[in-house]
Amino acid sequence: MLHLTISQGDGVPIYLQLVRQIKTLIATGRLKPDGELPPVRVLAQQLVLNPNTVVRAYRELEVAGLIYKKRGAGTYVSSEVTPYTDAECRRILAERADALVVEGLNLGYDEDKLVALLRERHKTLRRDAPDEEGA
Amino acid sequence: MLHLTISQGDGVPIYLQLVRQIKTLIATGRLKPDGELPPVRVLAQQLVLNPNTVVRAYRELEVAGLIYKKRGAGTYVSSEVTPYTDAECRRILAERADALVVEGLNLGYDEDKLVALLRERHKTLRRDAPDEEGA
Amino acid sequence: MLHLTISQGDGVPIYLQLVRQIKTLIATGRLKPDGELPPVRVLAQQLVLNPNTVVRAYRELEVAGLIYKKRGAGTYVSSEVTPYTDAECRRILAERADALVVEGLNLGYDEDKLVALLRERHKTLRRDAPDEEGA
Amino acid sequence: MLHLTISQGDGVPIYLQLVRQIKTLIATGRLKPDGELPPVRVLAQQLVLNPNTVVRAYRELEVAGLIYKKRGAGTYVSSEVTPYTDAECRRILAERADALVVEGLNLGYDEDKLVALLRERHKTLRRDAPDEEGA
DNA sequence: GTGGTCTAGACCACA
DNA sequence: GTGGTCTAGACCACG
Repeated sequence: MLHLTISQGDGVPIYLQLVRQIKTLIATGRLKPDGELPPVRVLAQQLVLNPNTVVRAYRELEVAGLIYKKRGAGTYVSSEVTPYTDAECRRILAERADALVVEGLNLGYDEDKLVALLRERHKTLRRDAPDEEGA
Repeated sequence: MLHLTISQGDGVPIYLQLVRQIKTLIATGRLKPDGELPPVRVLAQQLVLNPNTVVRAYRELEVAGLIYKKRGAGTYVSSEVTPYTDAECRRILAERADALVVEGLNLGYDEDKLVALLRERHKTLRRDAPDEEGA
Repeated sequence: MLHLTISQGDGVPIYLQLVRQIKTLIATGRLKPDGELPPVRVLAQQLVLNPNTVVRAYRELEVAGLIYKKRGAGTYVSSEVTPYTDAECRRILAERADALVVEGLNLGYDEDKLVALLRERHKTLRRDAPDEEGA
Repeated sequence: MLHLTISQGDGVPIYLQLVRQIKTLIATGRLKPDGELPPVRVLAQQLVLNPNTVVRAYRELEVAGLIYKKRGAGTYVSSEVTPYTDAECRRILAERADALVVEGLNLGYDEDKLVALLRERHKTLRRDAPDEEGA
């Protein structure tokens, strides 16, 4: 039973809310490699969503290499890290890093303060994870 | 002359990019209370946008109480705007940092690799940043 | 089928006429909580307006908390709208009455002439009013 | 010294605010026939307005026949009631009456309640006037 | 199907 | 000069 919360009226597309939350669950190890995700219909019913919305979220996650489908069986968390090349990974992360840096500059955070913040958030997110056995 | 950057194809509506950037400029004091904003047409031309897009951004900011308009005169920064507190700055940046960490974990970047990337992007962005000579 | 009337050339922006009339319909209960409003395109066609004009009216009503939108589904009346109190109704109408009295005094109409005019207009408007058979 | 209040940011054009308030002052007798109005520049300075705005308000009032100018002397309240024909007066007032009736219908006021309200507002506005000598 | 965004460009109201 | 409104019509995102 996944703990997912969606908010209908906040502008962020529902499928994106799903994608982000599942990404976080995977990143922090709360969803284990080869663990099973709920069937589309079950999740849709549980969250009172249009099944197509869940389908779309799962598809995005599959494209990103984070989950995979076994025909007739179900949907599972990938055990491989990522299907992206090193360069692609770098580009994706550089974009997010840039967002952080720009906002930081505007709010008066210099490089060292940003790094400190990043390290702290990293530890916090990892600490929330249940175990480290998969690493 | 405002330093605003808009990216055309990234999903975030242009008017929202404007709203957020101007919000930040006001919150950080780079736009002073009762300071004048560029006329709609000027900003539109400068950013190669349709004036209506700027109009919409300005209207949202006005509704939010951040700016006000004097009929026939121009657009100005409200004087009673509460700038961000330290805690608010932190919360905003922590959100962005989390996005970076989660994505990094899923793509196989550990803490040190993320920090290295962040430092590098910081330096790159600083170098590209426009000088403040115009002020 | 909503009964909305817009007048093209009277100085009041069309989107504002829409906002006011829909506000009134909601405040008086003619539009029920969680009731569905006509789709933008439908209302635009019905009133011979540009869809964007309707979009703007709906957006203002949404900002005001009177209606909400479900993505991809439609537009609905908020359920927590506080209808007008008797005092509010009275205040609104007193304002309009004052406008009539002031103009009347300046144009040489005494109280009885104004009342006669009001009664006559009332009868005329009631006769022109559409029946409520569609409900 | 006229008691006029203008609000810069409420959407109603400043010149219109002036027109309405002066109309009311005349209708209720607080400005007497042949009484003098402040010179444009004085009123503009007093209210911190662009003189052109005051000029426009005075022009509208002059067109409506409520004030007249003596060249080189000043601006005065008309002693004649109105330059409009009976039909014109009727049309103007019918419009205002319609606004009242329509709003009233929407708010649940029937004909008699509207008439009662109108009579009451009439008395209230006249009572606020200083004297009845001009009648 | 729904609403959301954007552009292009006209015309108006205000100070 | 300023901002405000409206139209026409394209294209996108969402469910």
